[in-house]
Amino acid sequence: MRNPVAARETCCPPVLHARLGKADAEQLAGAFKAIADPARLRLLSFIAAQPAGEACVCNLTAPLGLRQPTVSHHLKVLYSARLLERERRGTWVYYRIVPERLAALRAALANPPRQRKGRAR
Amino acid sequence: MRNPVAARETCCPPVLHARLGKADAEQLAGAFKAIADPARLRLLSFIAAQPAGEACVCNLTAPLGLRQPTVSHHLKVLYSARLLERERRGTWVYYRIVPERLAALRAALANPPRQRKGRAR
DNA sequence: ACTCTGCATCGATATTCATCGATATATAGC
DNA sequence: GCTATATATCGATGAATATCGATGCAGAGT
Repeated sequence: MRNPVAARETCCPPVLHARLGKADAEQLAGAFKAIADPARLRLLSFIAAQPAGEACVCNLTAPLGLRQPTVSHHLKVLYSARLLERERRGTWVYYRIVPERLAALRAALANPPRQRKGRAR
Repeated sequence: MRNPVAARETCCPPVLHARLGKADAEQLAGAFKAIADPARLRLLSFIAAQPAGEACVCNLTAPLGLRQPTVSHHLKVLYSARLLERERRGTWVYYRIVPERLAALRAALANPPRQRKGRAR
């Protein structure tokens, strides 16, 4: 993960390390948009709280207090942002968190490499 | 920062540690909404790239390619989310990043405390 | 007081998006 | 094939938001 190219492939350049280009900024913003919603944050939280670390849609509508199409929509957003992976088993579709992806978003918010104090001017 | 109460005061409960309540989710989502925009990510990036770690509005409009009211609007959003602090010096207003706040958002995306493997059922 | 300059606010507009009911699709069982 | 259930998609609607021009406000200098 300290290989910058690998970091790029996982997600996106860090915000505070260098001036962000327009394209990079849009891609990163898209990733953060995916988690910048209370319903989707709760979805991530509820899935992570499952004993098996996964949940089907039917397990998520009631605790969220949202209708099934709405939950499916949010899951799709998270899935499209690669924050969730899905697996169909029978009639059900199970969603799991992709921890590496969350780690990548975390890394994008890392502090600048050299703290600008003293001679760093 | 390992004091949970202090963590709450800084920002918000971690997403993957326990089921997120509605109010907590909305607050966290609000914080992420602030950085879920390409213009605002670039603002953070550009301010961090300044030698002194601060920038006035006039230094930011040209590189962003946005008009001054738009830049002021985005800065206000970041300031309201406590990601930036401002200081007036003469006619200019300088914005600086609040690193603790970014750290708090990073912490909110931390991995679950105990990995759910084996007996954790 | 007047002017100039930097920044904030206002009002308008176009776009995005969250939510839902209705409907389509897919799988399982008969 | 038919039926039932779980999920996805569609279409509509109302709310949020990004952007801008016009304008207001504050500080500096004359």
